[in-house]
Amino acid sequence: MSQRDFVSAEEVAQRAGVSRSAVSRAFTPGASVSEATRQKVLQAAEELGYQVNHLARGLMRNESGIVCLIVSEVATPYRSALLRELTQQLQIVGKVAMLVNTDRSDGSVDRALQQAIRYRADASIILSGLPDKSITQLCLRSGQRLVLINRDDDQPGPLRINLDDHEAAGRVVTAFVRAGCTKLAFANSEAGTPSLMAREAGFIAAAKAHGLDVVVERYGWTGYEAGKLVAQRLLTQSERPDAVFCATDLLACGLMDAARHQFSLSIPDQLCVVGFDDIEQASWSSYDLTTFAQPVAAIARQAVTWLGESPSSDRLEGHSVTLHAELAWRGSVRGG
Amino acid sequence: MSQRDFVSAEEVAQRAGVSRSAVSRAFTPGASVSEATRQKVLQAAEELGYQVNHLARGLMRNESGIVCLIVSEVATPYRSALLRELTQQLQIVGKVAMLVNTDRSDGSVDRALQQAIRYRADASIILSGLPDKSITQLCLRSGQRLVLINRDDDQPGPLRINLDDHEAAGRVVTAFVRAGCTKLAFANSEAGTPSLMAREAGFIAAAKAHGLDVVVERYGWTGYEAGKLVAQRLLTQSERPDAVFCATDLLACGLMDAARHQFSLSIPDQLCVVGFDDIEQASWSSYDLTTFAQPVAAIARQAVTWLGESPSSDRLEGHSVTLHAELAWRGSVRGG
DNA sequence: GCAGCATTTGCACACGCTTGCAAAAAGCGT
DNA sequence: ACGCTTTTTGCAAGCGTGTGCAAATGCTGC
Repeated sequence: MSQRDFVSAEEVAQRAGVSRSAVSRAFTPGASVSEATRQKVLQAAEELGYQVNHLARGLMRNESGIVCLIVSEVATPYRSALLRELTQQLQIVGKVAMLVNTDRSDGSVDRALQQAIRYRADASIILSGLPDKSITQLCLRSGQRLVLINRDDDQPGPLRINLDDHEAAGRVVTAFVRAGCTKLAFANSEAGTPSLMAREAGFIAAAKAHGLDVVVERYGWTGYEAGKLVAQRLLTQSERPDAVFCATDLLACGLMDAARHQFSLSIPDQLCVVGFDDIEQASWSSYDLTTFAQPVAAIARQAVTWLGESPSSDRLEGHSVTLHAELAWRGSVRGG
Repeated sequence: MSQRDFVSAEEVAQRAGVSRSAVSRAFTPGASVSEATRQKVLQAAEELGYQVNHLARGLMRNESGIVCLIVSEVATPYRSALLRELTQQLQIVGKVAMLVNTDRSDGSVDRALQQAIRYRADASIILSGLPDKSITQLCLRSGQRLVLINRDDDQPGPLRINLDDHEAAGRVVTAFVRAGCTKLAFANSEAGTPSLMAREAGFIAAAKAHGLDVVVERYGWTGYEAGKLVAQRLLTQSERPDAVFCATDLLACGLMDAARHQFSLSIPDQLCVVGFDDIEQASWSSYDLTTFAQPVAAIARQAVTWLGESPSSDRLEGHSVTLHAELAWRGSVRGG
């Protein structure tokens, strides 16, 4: 294998004329070192290009500084935005992100968590998929923190961060009603994740409260193409909907494009559309989509600060946080 | 601190009734263990939920299995797509990605590389920014491999993966000329990275070869908003361009939206547009943008296979790979 | 100068793993 | 049964670091 040769604390100690422990202490905030030797060490380290070996440090301290991010569909706008916030927040508190892509087969979330354990990650943050309960238990038993984002699992132990999907979906109905819409539809994928289903259920429930029915169409994976296909199905029905709530902005973009370019419908005059996530493209003037903003920064902050807190408090019970999704009014619904 | 308690090889050995070394060997492919004890160990490990400590393993083997990805603007479509491919490819060869976000201040690329060294990453892949030469030297001296993607640096040592930007830009001119365009423009940002500048230079050079002038406009950061603003500047000129090559798809999207919605221009009838990157949105029917496809999968494969090769071959000279950007013909240019 | 105290320093062990080496066990041909 | 070779096994050293403990050093006030 490659002949790797990083400089060690030993060499620094030798050059600075001190003991190896002095070097260690010089790099440990709050350790007992005189300013004089600290400077000698730091200079020697600088000259040699010494960097503390975090593998060894993690081994000793029993704290690696690694946080594992488990995520599929990394290249999706919402996911990548969340990724950006998480990595940034983590770095601020001195941790580093290990990214595990679970796009391949399923059950790979479990293997991802195993990977996290192998590297003795201080915590794992799961953005997609759901781990097997046994693996979750193993993580907690090993003292690894766990954060579930937007996966409404009821296992105790992990921190669960969710949005008020159900309630938010209700607010869409009133918006549609105020715009004078009567034939409501919901566009979803077949993924069936809890958050998607909560939006669907909330929408239907609120519609019923207004005495309105809603046509539901689900197709494939939650992306642009699926949105186009759902549009085909919805807009060719005998009673064409005049308002559709899409479970996701990507679905909404696909649906809007199909509505305009294939069915020559004008938005919002003939069709009102609302999405969810507030991805960057939602604000592009071709879409100008009214949508719910995922508070990605707040989500990331919640997750990271929880990691910093003392774990003793609610180790057994776990913690659940519900954040508010604010409706970003744009031009895809009449009468904002 | 948290009382972490992972199960160790010692406990597994005890339960399986073998020595520590047997456990170690059971988890080392190709090590000398009898099938019988191997099974005993594996079962005990399974029951206890044992996972090899990769920090300790990395310390011994002098090979962490970590590859550091250094990247800014993670949430950008092109970057996130590259990220997806890289993580996937890395996982296939049994490595794991450590993601360092350099969005904050500059010079942070250097700090990111220091982080990579601290964790004894086997390699670092730089997707954005450029490291200081001294840090690069330190990495190489320490035996850490380095890959630069689309940053045309001439330092020896690292693997440099680039596209044929200059030549590709030339092909745009012929496409525009064939479409009957005569008033060419180039839309760029002020980022000034080598790949962006190569596209600009290639475009101008090829235009000159055809006896055509080109108006260049640069503004801000390479994104959608910049595209809109560049459009304002370009389309209000006395001699309005009839064809514009955008250094990036995001710029192109912004420019197209402005052209259509603010200037009521029809694309491609009154204005031809070509972009670069082939982000997902380029194929959305609202844009249907003719653009150059970044061969993200090929780039990732190149990087990862190079990491697997023996380092002895060209340690000093480094290696440079130029990949081909294929033009994806769509509807934003007349007469594909 | 010296006792008394606070601060700094070095030694040595521990963390969990891999691996060379020699001893033990197993296979094999006669 | 024996000697021989091949495989398997345990011991112990080592990877680079943090840290408790005791020794050493530096101060302060007489």
